[in-house]
Amino acid sequence: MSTTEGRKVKVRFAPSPTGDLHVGNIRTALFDWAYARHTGGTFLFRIEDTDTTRVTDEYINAAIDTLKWLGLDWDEGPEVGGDNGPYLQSMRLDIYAHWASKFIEQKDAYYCYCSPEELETVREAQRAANQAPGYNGHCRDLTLDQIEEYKTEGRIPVVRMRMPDGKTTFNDLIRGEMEFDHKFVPDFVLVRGDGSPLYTLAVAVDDVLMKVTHILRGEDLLSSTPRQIRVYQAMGVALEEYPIFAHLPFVMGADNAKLSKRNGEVSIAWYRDKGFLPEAICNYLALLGWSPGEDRENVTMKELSELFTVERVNSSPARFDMKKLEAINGDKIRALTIDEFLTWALPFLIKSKIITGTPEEIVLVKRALPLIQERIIMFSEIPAMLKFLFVKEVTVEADSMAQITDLSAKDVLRRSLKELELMSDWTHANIEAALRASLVEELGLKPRIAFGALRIATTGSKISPPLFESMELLGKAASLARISAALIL
RNA sequence: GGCCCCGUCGUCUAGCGGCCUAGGACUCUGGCUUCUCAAGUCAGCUACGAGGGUUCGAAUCCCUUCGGGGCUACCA
Repeated sequence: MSTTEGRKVKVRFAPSPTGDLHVGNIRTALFDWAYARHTGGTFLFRIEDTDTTRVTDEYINAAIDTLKWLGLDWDEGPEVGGDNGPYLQSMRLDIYAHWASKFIEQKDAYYCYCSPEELETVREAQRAANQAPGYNGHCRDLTLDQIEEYKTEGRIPVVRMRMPDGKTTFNDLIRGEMEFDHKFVPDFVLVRGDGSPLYTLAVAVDDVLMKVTHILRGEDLLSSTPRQIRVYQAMGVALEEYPIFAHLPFVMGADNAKLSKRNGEVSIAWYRDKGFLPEAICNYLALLGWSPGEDRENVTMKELSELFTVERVNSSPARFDMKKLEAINGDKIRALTIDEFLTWALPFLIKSKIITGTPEEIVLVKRALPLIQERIIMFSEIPAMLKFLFVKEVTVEADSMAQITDLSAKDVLRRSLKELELMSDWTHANIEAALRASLVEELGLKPRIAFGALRIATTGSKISPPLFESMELLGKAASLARISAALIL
């Protein structure tokens, strides 16, 4: 059918921000972006806000912000502009009105005076009769008299597209040759009673006017494709100019239900707060329905744009797996340089009020970061892990108390204190050597027992970054003070 | 109900007629390493939804069936 030859690729991401962008939206955006970048084409970003009751400015701004944060840069759209704007559908209402009236003139569309109640009655009857519910064509060919009558009754019409008999076929890049019989595609509404356009009208008009060549979107829109194609026809678009469709498989929740915005963890904002890297999110999402092959999984954004092809996109739905995302995030964090890690870590420490951000604090954080880099899977874990370095004194966790108050622990602490007080060169190597000699060799204690007590005394927890390095960072005075304090617990 | 899409380990996937007694990753289990927790490393568990064909040969092609999902709005 239609081809891309000779056409420069233009892909669009056109969400309807009725809430925070969720992982399903972003997976679509990511594939759109990757396809545009891979082909050297244009990535267009458009906001579909025709449903004014559900879309808010706040959500629109959040969507823009999320895309930017993820590194999905667009060539045309909000903030960057372009030759085919505006890119907010609410600013293009006159365009849709123009086309709607043109369709009426051409008899491709007609005014429908049926009330919602009447339509519902028809549908119920159809369902009862085991037929496909849908518009019955009541107003398709009204006489002038009938129209006058409806008008005097005060009825407000909608604009409805006339679906001719026949079939719509198109080649979906992911699903192959598709065919829809119009028997199952009833005449659909283009313009509401209040004059505002519906998705079906706006999306098709914009894709044509904005010269979109490829539409990669969720498979929930698959069955609405014939309606869009019908609008292309009415607009007089040549067959070879039709956008090419590719319907992406769903991203499902773990419970096998479709991911919804109601669950907190589907919102990208949530992942951002938790401390996931944008690149980890994109890498993981890329693997949902696509794979680079050759047993490869770890890809950067650049590699994704180089490797991505629609041919390698699956047609079957994928379940979202948090564990896998976490594993990838952990890998990406471990691959960070210390300076990069520091840049990401600082806001989390400041936000949780562990530090205020003084130069001294930052120096200490930077020294501590290598100790925890391989111990976290997300940045939000950092404050709890480094807190002991920035507090005056530690509070021993309840479940660790028993281990530090028993007699052998006291003995360990006393000996350690004595040993460490003499130390002049406070390095982790010296600390370790001295304590091993005294506690492990002389006392014959198992290392995990001996160092366990010290760990609790100095960090307040059974679990901490490596002990001797931690003590070095804490400093001699503070370390000794904490051990002394633990002695009198 | 009607129309449509989908079906390989628990999960994401590789596979596109012989390379498959099905490979990788995550998870899980066990070992090693080890000052805790991690990380690292080694090993293990576990899959072609089912039934018919086609073929010398099928996870790969065809049919049926079962299962999951979407659409069926003056939502997108």
